[in-house]
Amino acid sequence: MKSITLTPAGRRPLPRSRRTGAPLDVELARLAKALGHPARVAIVRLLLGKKECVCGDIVDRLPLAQATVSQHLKVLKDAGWIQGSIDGPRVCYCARPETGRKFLELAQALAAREEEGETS
Amino acid sequence: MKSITLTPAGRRPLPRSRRTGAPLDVELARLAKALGHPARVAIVRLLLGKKECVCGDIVDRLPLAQATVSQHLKVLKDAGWIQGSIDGPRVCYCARPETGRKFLELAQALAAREEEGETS
DNA sequence: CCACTAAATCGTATATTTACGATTAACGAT
DNA sequence: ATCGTTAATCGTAAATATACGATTTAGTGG
Repeated sequence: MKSITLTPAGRRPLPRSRRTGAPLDVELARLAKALGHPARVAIVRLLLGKKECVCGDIVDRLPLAQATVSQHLKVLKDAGWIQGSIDGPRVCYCARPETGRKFLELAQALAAREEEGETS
Repeated sequence: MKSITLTPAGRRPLPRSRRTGAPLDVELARLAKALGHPARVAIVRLLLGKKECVCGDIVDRLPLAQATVSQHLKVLKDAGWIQGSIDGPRVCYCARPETGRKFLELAQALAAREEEGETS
């Protein structure tokens, strides 16, 4: 049997549909990436614990400049971790529980592979 | 212009130890960041489902060059998600279940923090 | 109107990530 | 020792991420 031996750039068939990346992998990666910074974890935790929080209070609790915190808030908002609503001159942020739930779901589904064929 | 060096409204004491970042936040962020790429999620899932896997098989299943996959494997290894052992001319990778467990723990602790400020 | 505050955005500098081809190192077999 | 295979590493280019000061936008109150 000849070794087609993958030419430098030539790949093999590529089994199933890992070609585009499984949607669930992409989704979990997206949420994980957004959470992948200590400041953002702190923000999410803060919001989950308080139900709501004015932006300024978040800034006060982080050792970061206002612009930087705002940037982190944007990342979390874009990923669906939090949402903000205008409240007079301020912005009131709160966590989106369904995102936390989905994140946990996906993470558990990932870890559940570990049990495959071992315990029922 | 303002001459006082205090930040706009004058920072408050900075609550507990958000100064350096709570250790658990840093840990969760570290694990999440390492998982924050679809290819790496795919790798972890693959390994959790197979118990072990030769590096080449992983490369074959991803639409990425060998060097790139190797880089992703390094990220996961450095973060403790996986480990590799030399097996002749190949390297056999497997997932570290305790890391998956810790990740879930931290994520659940985050989501469950409906009350209270902090533990540690 | 003007001043003040709150938060987003701009501009920018630096650092990290991601991807790849090329090379190297390590191993088994010839 | 040489060959072929496997996987890490090197070197590099492009894209993102991180952080900050400065500015802009928006709302409140005088």
